[in-house]
Amino acid sequence: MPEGHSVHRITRQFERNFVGHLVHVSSPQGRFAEGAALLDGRRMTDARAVGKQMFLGFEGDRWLRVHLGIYGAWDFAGDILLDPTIASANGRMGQTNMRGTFLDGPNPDAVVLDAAGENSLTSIGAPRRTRLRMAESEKEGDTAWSFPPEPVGQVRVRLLTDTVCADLRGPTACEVLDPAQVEATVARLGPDPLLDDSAEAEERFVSTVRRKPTPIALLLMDQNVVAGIGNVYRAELLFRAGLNPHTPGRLVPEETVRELWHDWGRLLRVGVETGQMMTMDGLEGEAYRAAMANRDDRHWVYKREGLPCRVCGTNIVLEELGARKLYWCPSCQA
DNA sequence: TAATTATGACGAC
DNA sequence: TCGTCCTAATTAC
Repeated sequence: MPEGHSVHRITRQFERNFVGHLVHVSSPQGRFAEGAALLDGRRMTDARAVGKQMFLGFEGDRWLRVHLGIYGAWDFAGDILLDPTIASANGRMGQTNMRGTFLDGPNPDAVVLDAAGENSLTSIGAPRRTRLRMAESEKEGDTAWSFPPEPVGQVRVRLLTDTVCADLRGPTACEVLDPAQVEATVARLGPDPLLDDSAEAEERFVSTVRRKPTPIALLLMDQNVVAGIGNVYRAELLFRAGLNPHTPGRLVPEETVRELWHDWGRLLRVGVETGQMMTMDGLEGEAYRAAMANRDDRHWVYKREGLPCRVCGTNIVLEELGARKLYWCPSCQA
């Protein structure tokens, strides 16, 4: 998924476009019909992200909890106001093909504009192409997209205001909760450095890790230990720390654990601001351009099995750990 | 057209 | 450690 940075970006989109508005809630697919009925017609009052979970608050103390799982995504359509705190796809809008060719590459939040540059459709979540909307104009002489757009595919939930439409598909969790249930869910999660970068949060992470015999690679993926890290950030954080993924948590030097915490906060902030999982900082010139332009040039080890380590030249190793793929450099992370 | 894959997580053994 | 759930794009045949 959609690791922590995506969920924070999505939440900001909801804050900017939905909070304060009356929302028509429906389930085009039908599988969330009951939940939709509980929320339909209410005003959205809040939008929160904790790790990979998002909570949308509605008047009457009802909350929608969404977890995108491994391939869920939100598609936004309509007159979307881009949150000023996140780098939008603005830079690429001018290059939008009038036919609605999908845009990918530098920014995983795909954006498509119509010919007039007004209606837009953005997708945040699982990496995939935004649905292709061929302009009818080529043949029909009519470019305008109707609003709201016809649901395409398996839309579990549609949230609709006067001007903006958000479609959710493929979530692993989507349910209506009361405030106590929200608090209980959040309480079970480890600290999220974007929500709390206090010394207490750091201590909580450090003490948990240093108590466990579990391999550090598994602890970083454990949402109860630290929230928001997924398979990509896990591999990259371990490489950046020069840490062997199999090291038991309690044997990782305390300084290294602290370093992991701060590095996660750093990567998360960059991810939220840019929409990219850029894990190689300090790049300059051609290397930077390559990293921006090509997903394959953006990471130290993730999905680079069999390729030479960018630092030492040793072949990157791929192994299965806890049913997930773990990428690492056996030399740099000895 | 089918198989494969994906940035998750849960519950049953 | 497995099987299971959720969806769509890509790759293989």
